[in-house]
Amino acid sequence: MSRIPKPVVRRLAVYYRCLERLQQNKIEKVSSKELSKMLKIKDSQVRKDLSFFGAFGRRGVGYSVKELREKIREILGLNKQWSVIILGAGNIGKALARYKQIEKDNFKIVAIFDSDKRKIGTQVSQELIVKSIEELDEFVVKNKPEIAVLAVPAEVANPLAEKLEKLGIRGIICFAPVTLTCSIPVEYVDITVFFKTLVHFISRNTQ
Amino acid sequence: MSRIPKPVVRRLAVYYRCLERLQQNKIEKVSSKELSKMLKIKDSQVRKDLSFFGAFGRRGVGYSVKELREKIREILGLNKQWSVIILGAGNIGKALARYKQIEKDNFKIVAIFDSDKRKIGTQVSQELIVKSIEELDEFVVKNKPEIAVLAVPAEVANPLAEKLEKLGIRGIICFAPVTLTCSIPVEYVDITVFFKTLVHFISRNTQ
DNA sequence: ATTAATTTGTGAAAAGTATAACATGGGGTG
DNA sequence: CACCCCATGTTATACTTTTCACAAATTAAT
Repeated sequence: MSRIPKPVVRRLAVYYRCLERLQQNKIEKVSSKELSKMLKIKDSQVRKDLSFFGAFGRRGVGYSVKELREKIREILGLNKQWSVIILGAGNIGKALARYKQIEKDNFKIVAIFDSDKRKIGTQVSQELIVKSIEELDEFVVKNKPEIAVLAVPAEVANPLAEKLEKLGIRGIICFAPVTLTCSIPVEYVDITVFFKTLVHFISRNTQ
Repeated sequence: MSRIPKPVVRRLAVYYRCLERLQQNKIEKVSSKELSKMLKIKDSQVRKDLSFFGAFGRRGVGYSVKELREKIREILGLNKQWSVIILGAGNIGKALARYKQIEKDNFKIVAIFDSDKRKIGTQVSQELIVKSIEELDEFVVKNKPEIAVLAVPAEVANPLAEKLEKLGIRGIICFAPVTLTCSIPVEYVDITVFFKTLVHFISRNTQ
């Protein structure tokens, strides 16, 4: 299938979370108009986005919540379980290790690493104890996790990313404030950027 | 001045962090080409972005790191101190409260609130003790914080946002997996969306 | 002083996204 | 069944954003 624009994929993940909620509330049908209202976008956008992948609705009726959710689940690649390691047991690393929501979506956090001797061996959650970064190579080779979360200082992030790519990691979520040079997919989540962006728009009060 | 596209503002924040690092390394001059290489974008993009706000470089030479940094600082609105409250003392709320990087950029976290009685009164960082959500109204009216971070469950996020807007909060960073209906600027940081987006691109290995 | 090598700033072109518009299919009602 | 209403899927249009291309400015060298 052809390449899908990134904005579309992002919205797909948002549709998914919306459908999850509808399903919890036992709502069985939803129209593009209803979805668009919940998400403050245009209904034509919803339909266009979905049309990249096929025709999941019924004219005059709308979409089956259950069915659409399953379709998006499949499109996003959430049907298989994804194994995740976290690099860095600082504030963010630990928060993610404890964040229940991630595990609900079929992501399994299998290990957390740090280089700080005071942190190594400490318990982060019921299942996770901080491992030494020296164990990283062996762990990755043996357990083959697919995703790495970089929650380390900026200076060490890129060398680590390069190493992880070589070890076979397939994608990275990068919380460090740097641009990585590796060639696997990366999602950047620099929290300070969100603050700075917000402040700009507050200052001019437009969006 | 005219409206600035959001992608431009986001990149501005990224240039800023890059310039910070250059300045730390005592580098005084930088060209759009050098910046673009560090950030894996086009040099013309860098120049175009900056040209929204004026002409800060010298032809044949490049940009003064110090001067450009100061300009962007001003454009983003980082010259004044911004006062921030955090709603929700769960994993993410606490991690943010402890996250040093935010304070470095002139953001001051002044309070953290939760509704859970077991959390109220607990110490989150050296300066922050979890306050009861019941104190929120009075606190906001009295201290006039500008920014609120929503790190609360999805169900309560929107009512809270509406209330915060009424109380005079000017911008929101929303970690909750919902779209808010308030009309002040909001930056959404749904971490699960980043995971899902990443997985899509891993699955097709394109970006 | 002229030439060559840089690098900016910007208007024009290209690429990428979002919105609108509408034909088509489906369901309900009398 | 004939009619009307509804909501999708899709083509066409409008808009946004990125990239290109080049004139103008600066420096260094001959």
